[in-house]
Amino acid sequence: MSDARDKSRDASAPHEAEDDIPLLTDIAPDPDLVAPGSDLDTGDPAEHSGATPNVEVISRVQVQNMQHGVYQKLRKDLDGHIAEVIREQFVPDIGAALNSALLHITQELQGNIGELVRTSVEQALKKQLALPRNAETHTVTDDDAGIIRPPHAAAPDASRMDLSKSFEPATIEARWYPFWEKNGYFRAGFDRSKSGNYCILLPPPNVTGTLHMGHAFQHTLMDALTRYHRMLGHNTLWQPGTDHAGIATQIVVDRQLEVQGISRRDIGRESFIERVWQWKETSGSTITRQMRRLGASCDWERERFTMDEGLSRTVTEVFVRLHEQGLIYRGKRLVNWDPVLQSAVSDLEVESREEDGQLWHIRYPFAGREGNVVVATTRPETLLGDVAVAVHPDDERYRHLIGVQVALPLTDRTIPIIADPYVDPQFGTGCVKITPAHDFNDYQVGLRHKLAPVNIFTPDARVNDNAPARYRGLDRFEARLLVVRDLEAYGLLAEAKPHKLTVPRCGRTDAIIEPMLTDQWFVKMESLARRGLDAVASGEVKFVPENWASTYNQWLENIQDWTISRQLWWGHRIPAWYDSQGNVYVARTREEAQAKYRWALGAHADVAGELRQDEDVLDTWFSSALWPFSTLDWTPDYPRRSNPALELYLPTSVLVTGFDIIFFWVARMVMMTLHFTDKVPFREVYITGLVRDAEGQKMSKSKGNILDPLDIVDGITLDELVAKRTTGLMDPRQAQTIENATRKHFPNGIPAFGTDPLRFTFASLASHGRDIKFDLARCDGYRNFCNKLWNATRFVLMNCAAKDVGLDEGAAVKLSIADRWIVSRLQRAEAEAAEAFVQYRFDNLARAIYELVWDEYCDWYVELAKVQLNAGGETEQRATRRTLVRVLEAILRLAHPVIPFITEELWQKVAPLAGKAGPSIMLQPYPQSQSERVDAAAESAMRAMKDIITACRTLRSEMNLSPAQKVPLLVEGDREALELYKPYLSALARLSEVSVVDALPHADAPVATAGNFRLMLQIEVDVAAERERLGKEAARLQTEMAKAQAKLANPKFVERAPAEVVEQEKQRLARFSASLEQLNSQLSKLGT
RNA sequence: AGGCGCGUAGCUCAGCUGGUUAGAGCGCCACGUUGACAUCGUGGAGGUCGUUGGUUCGAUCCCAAUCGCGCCUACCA
Repeated sequence: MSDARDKSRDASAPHEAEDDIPLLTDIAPDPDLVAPGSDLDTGDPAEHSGATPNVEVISRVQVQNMQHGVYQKLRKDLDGHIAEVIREQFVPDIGAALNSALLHITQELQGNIGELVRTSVEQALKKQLALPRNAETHTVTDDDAGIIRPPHAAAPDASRMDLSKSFEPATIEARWYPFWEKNGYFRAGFDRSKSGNYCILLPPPNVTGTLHMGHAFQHTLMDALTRYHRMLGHNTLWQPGTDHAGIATQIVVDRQLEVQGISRRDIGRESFIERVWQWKETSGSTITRQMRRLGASCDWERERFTMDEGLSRTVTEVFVRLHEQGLIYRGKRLVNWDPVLQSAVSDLEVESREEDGQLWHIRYPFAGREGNVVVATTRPETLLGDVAVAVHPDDERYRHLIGVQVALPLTDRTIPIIADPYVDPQFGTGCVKITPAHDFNDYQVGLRHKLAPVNIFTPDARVNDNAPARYRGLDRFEARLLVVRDLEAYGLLAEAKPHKLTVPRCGRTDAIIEPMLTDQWFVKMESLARRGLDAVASGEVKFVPENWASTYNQWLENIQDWTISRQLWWGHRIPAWYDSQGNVYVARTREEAQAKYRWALGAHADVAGELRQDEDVLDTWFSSALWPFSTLDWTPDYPRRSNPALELYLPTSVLVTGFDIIFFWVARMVMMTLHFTDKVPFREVYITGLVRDAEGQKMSKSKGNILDPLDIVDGITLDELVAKRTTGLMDPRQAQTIENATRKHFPNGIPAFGTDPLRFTFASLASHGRDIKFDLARCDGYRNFCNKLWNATRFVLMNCAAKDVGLDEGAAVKLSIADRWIVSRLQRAEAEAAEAFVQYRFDNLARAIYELVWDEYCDWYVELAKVQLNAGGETEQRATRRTLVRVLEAILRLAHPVIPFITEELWQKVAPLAGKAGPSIMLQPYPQSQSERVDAAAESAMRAMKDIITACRTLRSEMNLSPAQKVPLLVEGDREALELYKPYLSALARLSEVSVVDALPHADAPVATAGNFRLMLQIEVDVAAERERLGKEAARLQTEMAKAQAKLANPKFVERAPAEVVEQEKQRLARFSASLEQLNSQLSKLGT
C-alpha cells in the first residue's frame, strides 16, 4: 500500500514521477531526435505548453495509440499493485481483501489518469516536433530537397533478429538506398549470354525541375518494371538523364536576372549562358536526388544530359544529315511568334483558350465611287496589313464586285476584292479582310492570289513602319484601341458586338501568339511521319492502352512541318553559317563550313572569319527526339561499328509516360530513331493517367493544390504545407484562398507515410484508361499494409529464429493442409504477378500481393500456424516453421519491385532462415509460379475449413456470444476431414469442444450450413431472436429459389444455355431447397 | 466540328470477351485488448452498376439513344 501512497504524492510533482512511473516507453522521445539547443531540449513541460497550438500534428492514429498505451500502462500498473497487495496482505479472505485493494488502487490511479494522459501527449508531441526539425529540414526549401541522409557506412547487420514493434520507414530507407547504389546493383548489364535485355528510358525531366506527383507515379512504375526484370535475370538498364528544357530554363534564369533588375541582353549571350550553366550546376541534381528517395534504381553512372558533349555532337550530326537529305530546310514562313519570348514556337506549344472579345464590322469604301463593303474582324488593328477583301466566288451578293478596288481605311492604300472559296458566306457579312502576314488562313489565300504580305509588327508586336505614322510604335493592343476609335471617328465602324473567340497563347509564357513572317528552320515531316505510322500499324510499336494509337495516328496523318529554330540563347546552336551574301553552309564544325564556303567560291584566298554562325538554337524537343539512341552511345559510325548499348538495348522495352507528350516526344522519337537506326525506339508505350488532386483537379502551382511526393514520404506540418503552397505565386491574391483550402483538406498536415506505402499506393491506383484522383486515405491503408507485413515477419522471426526450420532437407516434415494450401496460394499470386507485369496492370499486382499477405498469409495461415506450433508434434512444427519462413521469403521477393525498402530490410532477416544467401534481395530471382505446386485438394479442404470457421463466427455473432465465451460445436459432414480441422476450429472459432455427429439432433439451436457441412453451436438461444434470424434467412432463400426455378422452368434457358450453367443452376436450387427445408424444420421446432 | 475516355456503396476504385447472393480499401455502426500487428481482430449496415430503349433464355457487361463530367485535335473573319 505504501507504494500507492507514494504515487499519489508524486502526482503533484510530475517530473520526478518519471522515475517511478515508467511512461509509455514505446512512445517516449528519443533524446537523439531532439535538436540540441532547440526548446525541446529542456525537460520542462511548462515550456512545452507553448507547443500546444501544434497539437494538430498528432494524427487520429497517434491519439488511438496513446489511448491504447495509457490503457495498457494502467493495466500493467494495476496488475502490479494487485500482485503486491496479495503478497502483503495474504489473508484467508482473499476475495474481500482484493476488492478493497482494487477499490483503493482504482481511486488512486484515477487521480493520476489526467496527469498520465497529459504527459504522454506531451512526449508524443516532443517526438513529433523533433523529427521534422532535425532530420527533415529538406522539406522546407527546394534547394536541399530530397537530400539523402548520410548513408550508414556498412551493410546492415542481419544478425540482429529483433525488429522494432512497428514499421518505421525513414530509417530503413536511409539504410538501403546508398547500399544498393554503392554496390553497383543498378548498373546496366552487358552479359550477352543472358536470356533477355530489358531497358527503360527515363523521360528526362527538366534539369532544374523538382519532382512532382506525376514523376513519382511514373517512376514507381518504371522502377517496379526494372527491378522485376533485373530479378528475372535479364540484362537490365534504366537509363536516366535530364533535359535542358530550353524555354523553361531560360525563363527561370531570366526571372532571376529580373529580380536583380537586369535583362539577359544587358549581360550578353556568353555570360547569360554561363549563368544558366551555373544554375544547372546548383539545382541540377535536385530531381535526381529526389528520385533516389523514391528508390529509383536507375543506372546513375550512365546519366546523361541533353547538352552533354556527346549528345550535342549527336544533335549536330543529325541536323547536318537531315539537311543533306533535304529533310531540313530554311525558309521565310508564317510561324507562331511569341512576342514576349521573341521567338518562334511550334504548333504544339500553342494553347488555344476561349476568351471574350468583340467582333467589329468595318466599312471599306469603294475606291473612286460611292458605297462600301462591310467586313467583320476580331482584330481591327490588322487592317493596317490588309492586302485584299475576299468573298466567296458563288456569293450572289458580291459576285459583281470581284475585282473592284476598295480604299483601305486609315491608310492611303487601295486593295482589291477577290474571290476565294475559303470564305464562308454564312459568317458575318460574307466579306473577309485578308492579312497574309498575320493570319494563317489569310496567308494561304495570299499565296493563292499572289498577294505580297504586309508585315505590320516588330518582333515585340509593336506597329512597324509599314503602317501609317500615326500608329507606329504602338503595342498591338494600343493600336487596336486607336484604330477602332479612328474608324468610329470616320464613320467607318458599322457595328461592334461581343464575341467569343479562341485566343492562341504560348504554353510557356502565356503571351498571345502573333503569326509572323520570319526566317526559320523546318523539318519536313511527311516521309518521317509515314514511317512512324507504319511502325505502329505493323505492331512494332504497341500502345498500352491501345486506344492511344489513334491519337498518335491522327496527329501524324495531319502533320505540319516542324519549326525547329528558336530565337533563344539556351540550347543547341544551329550548325549553320552564313557568308556576307547570306548564303548558308550547314556543317558539323565551323571549319567544315569554311571548307564548303571556300569550295563554293572556287579556289579563292583565305576566307576565315567571314562566316557568321546562325544565332538561333534548336527546339528542346529536337534533342529529346534523339534520346533513345543518343543516350545509348550512338556514334556516326553506327551500325558499322559495334556498340554494345545499342545492340543490347535498342529497341528499348517500354516507354512509360503521360499522354500529354505523345506528340511532343513519343511520335518524334519513333520517327527520328527509325530514320537514324532503322529500329523503333521502344516496343511498347505505356501511357499512364494523370495524377490529379483529391477533387479531380489538375495539380498546379497557381491552383495551390500541389502535393510534393516527398512530403507524403516524410510528412509535413500544416503550417509548412501552407507556406510551401503560398510562396512564389504568380498572383499573390490567391494566397488566402489556397491557405483556406489547404487548411480544410489537411487539418493535421500530412503524416509521414514513407516511400514504400506511397509506391504501393501509386501501383494500386495504376489501372488503365483513368486519371488518378490522389487520395491520401489510400496511403494510410497501404502504410498499414506495410506494417502488417512487418509484423508478420516479426511473428515469423519470433517463432523461427534459432529453431529448426527444416533447413536440413533430410529431416522429416509433415505438411498439413494449411501448409499445402498457403504454398498453393503463393503459386497463384506469383502467376497473377507475372501476368500483371505483362499487362502493366500494377493495380492487379498490388492487389495480388495485398490479398496474399493480408487475407491469406496473415489472417489465415499465421493463425493456423499458431495452432500447429502449439499442438503439433516435432515434424509438424518443423514443417510449419519451414512453410512460414519460405512462404514469407517468397512474398518478400514477390513484393520487392513495388516496395523495395521494407522488403530488403525484412529479407535480410528472413533469408538466412529460408536457406537463402546473398547480399541483397535485389540479386535474388523473382518468384515464378510452378503449376505443379498448385494444390487443388488442399485449396478445397481449406475452403471448407474457412467456411466452417466463418459460419461459426457468424453464429456466435448472431447469438450475441461474448468473444471470450467458449462453446461446444456439433458438426455433421465428412468425418475424416473434420478430424483434420478439429484443432484449428477449436482455436479459431473459440470452441470448447468439437463433436462430429452423423446427424444433427433436433434442437432449438441455430444451424448453419458451410459447404457440405452443417453445424450447430450447443447453447441456449433467445427463441424470438432466433426465429427472426431464421425468418430472414428463409425469405432470402425463397427469393433465390424462385429465381432459380423460374430460370429452370424456362425452356429456352435449358435449351440454349451451356450445359454447365444449367447444371450449376440445378445444384443451386437443390442447395437452396435443402437449406430451406432445414430452416423450416428449425422454425417449426422453435414454434412448439 | 471531329475524336477519345469516364459515370458501380458516403468517398476512392476494381470487376464483367454476358451466367452463384456485384467486390476491395477508407469512412460508418457494434463488439473485442495477455505479446506478430489497435497502423489490429470479429461481425454488421450501406448498391434498382447515370437514364431509357434494344439484342439475348439471361445485361452492370454487348448495341442504340440520352443526360452529366473530363480530355484531345481542328476551326471560328
